[in-house]
Amino acid sequence: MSAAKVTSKKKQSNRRHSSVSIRDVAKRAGVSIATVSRAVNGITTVDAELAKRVWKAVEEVGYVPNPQARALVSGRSRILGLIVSEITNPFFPELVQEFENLAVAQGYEVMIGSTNYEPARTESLIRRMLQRNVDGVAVMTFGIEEELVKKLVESEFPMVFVDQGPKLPNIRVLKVNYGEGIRGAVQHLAALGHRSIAFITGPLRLRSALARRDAFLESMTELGLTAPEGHIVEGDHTMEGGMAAIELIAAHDQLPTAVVCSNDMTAIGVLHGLYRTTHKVPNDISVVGFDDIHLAQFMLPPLTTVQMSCKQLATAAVQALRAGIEPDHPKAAQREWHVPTQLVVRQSTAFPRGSLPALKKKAPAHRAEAAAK
Amino acid sequence: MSAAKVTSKKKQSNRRHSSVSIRDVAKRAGVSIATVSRAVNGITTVDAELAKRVWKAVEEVGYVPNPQARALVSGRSRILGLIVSEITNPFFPELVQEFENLAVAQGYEVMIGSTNYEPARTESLIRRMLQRNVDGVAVMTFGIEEELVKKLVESEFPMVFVDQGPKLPNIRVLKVNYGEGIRGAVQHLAALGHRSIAFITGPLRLRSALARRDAFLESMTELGLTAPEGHIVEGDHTMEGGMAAIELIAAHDQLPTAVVCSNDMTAIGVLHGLYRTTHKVPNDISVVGFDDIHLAQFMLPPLTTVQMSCKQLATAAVQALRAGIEPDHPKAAQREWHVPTQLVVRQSTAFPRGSLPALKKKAPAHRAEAAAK
DNA sequence: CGGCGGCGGGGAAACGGTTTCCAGAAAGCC
DNA sequence: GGCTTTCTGGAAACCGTTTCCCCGCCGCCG
Repeated sequence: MSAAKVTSKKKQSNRRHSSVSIRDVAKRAGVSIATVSRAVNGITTVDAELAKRVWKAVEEVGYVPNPQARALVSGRSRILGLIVSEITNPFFPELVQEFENLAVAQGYEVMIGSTNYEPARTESLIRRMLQRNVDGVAVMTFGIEEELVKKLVESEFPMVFVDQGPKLPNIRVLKVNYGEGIRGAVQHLAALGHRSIAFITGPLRLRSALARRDAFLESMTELGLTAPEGHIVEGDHTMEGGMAAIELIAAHDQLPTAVVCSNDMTAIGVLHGLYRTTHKVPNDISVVGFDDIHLAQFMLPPLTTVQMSCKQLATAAVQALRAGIEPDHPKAAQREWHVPTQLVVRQSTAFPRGSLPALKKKAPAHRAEAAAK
Repeated sequence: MSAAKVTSKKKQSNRRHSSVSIRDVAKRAGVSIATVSRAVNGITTVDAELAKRVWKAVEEVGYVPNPQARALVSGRSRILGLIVSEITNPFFPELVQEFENLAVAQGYEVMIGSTNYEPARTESLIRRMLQRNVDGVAVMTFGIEEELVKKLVESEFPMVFVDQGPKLPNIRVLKVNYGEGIRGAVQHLAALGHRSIAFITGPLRLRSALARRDAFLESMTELGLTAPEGHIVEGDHTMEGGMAAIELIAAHDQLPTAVVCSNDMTAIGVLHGLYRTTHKVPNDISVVGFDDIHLAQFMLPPLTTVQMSCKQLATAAVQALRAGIEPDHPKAAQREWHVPTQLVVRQSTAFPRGSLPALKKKAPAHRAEAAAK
């Protein structure tokens, strides 16, 4: 205990924190480092007795393999890149969280970056990720930057895109089934009696925004409904955009009885815009969002929205990435990964104003039912 | 062009993407790799002429130093750990963004983790960060986990905490001046004529929540005001908590004319709670938040709040971390780093209901007795 | 009984791009 | 001319792991 400082001849290490290495385990277990490595990696040729001794020693000295050293020889860093478009949009932290949980559970680390829609940022992000030697990158920006990214990356590099991506051998695409959920939303509104339904898009340079709009239009057509010119308005997936868009729609000669939004932030903006102009939701006008962020259920009223499950999205992303990274992954050849969407009915949708007078007393029956639950 | 596949004797590299190395630069510039290294690192002993040639070659071949190789010899990874308590709380993505921008600008990478208030998660997070050899960690959870973290980390390891941290040589603490901003809020309300001001705290196991509450009580005392028992209610820094808390306060026999909240999410919950019970903000009751998250200015009405600047917080954190990491940092000895707070007045605060009848045109002075002291 | 094959374990190289030590050359100064 | 100073280049060191290759042992077969 009282051992004085030993003036060791060994060169002073510049490592910050002492880590126990495979050598310590080997010494403890009385075997070679090669055997420890084999035992730890589950190579079956190692004698069961020895393996047990190794594992015991691992426990005792608290050994954890050093990822960088492993990366050095394997050429794989076990780091996944995750690029989102805007970390301050509440949808993305939820996605990041799920992605990270899954990645960590599967032995990967995550390097996160937010493009903020700036090409320069995107570029530096990709560069940093390649420099840090990530094994693959998931580009969850929902629809832009493909070409930019393609230029920066060697063609064999494993990547995952959403909706659409460059046709390259090691690129996988998460196909989100927007139609499913959006059709559900439109049919839900139609079933309530709505005929005049508006749609607020996302920024139209985003592929996913186009896809959502098209899914809406298609669903309307299926039901024999049409949306007049002024009822399809471009937003930008922010609250401000939603507020501005609903003002634009309200300026149109005929106020729709329902509005479907390209994401929840837009819908929140719409809610606030309507509150401002003293329109009541859902009595005067119904509102539907998209994404189902956590915030949605705490809006007033709780937001009916199309759920695009972060968990499923993240699961697909991580799986697809691993399929591209690990040489003998069972789904290595699968290019497209499908992600469903699904309507979640809450209280921002109801019968259109002035309809079904027989059922109306003060509150629509629909609402009473929901409240009773 | 038509060169057939050459069966090279060179061993197949298992690296994923080819990177240009210092050797390529050396070849191009016609110098040794040692000279390139010196030139790139700005060692002044290298001849100006040679240095110019090296930089030219660097440009031409697109050389970027490999961080892992640098880490190998320097023992520093140039990765900073950032631990937050809840990435899905909008305050934290903003902080993360600022932190990351600063870190990247200063040549560091960031490894992010969210504890979700779970000790097990925190533990695994710290472990992963140490395993990946981060140079330092900023623990921005605002007040818990110090002891847990202390156990996991060697005592010389550079860390930054908020408000309070273990008294260890290489630990720095960001002292947030809650008093400043909260006093501003209370004085602002008092100046408007408020005498009955409630406070909704954060979870009281958080040090920062206690500090904010105490700052409130102190500011009240300074002005000769007191808050009755039922006007100090514990929240949990979520919207749900805020909603519940305002209901509790409303159940008290005397509704305050103003509420100050421990963070903005709580205030948003309060806003919605009051909306639900048809109280108007700010006419019936004033609301003040804390943090000044981006969302705050888009609330209805825009939220008066105490700004704790993410930028300043992040700047201090990165600086303090670097002070602990870099051997000859000018502020290496500074243990405490101060972060100011400041009131931002928007539209969720106004004169108390029923006051100043001379200035009001049509308002009938209902419940005017509340302000009488 | 001896040789050979198979199997398991240990020594040591390889992994990889950088920094840095050290030696040597050139040049300048006394 | 010799000594010192200055700058460059070759090569080692950095790190902990994986893996190659060889050796020894055991068992089986001839």
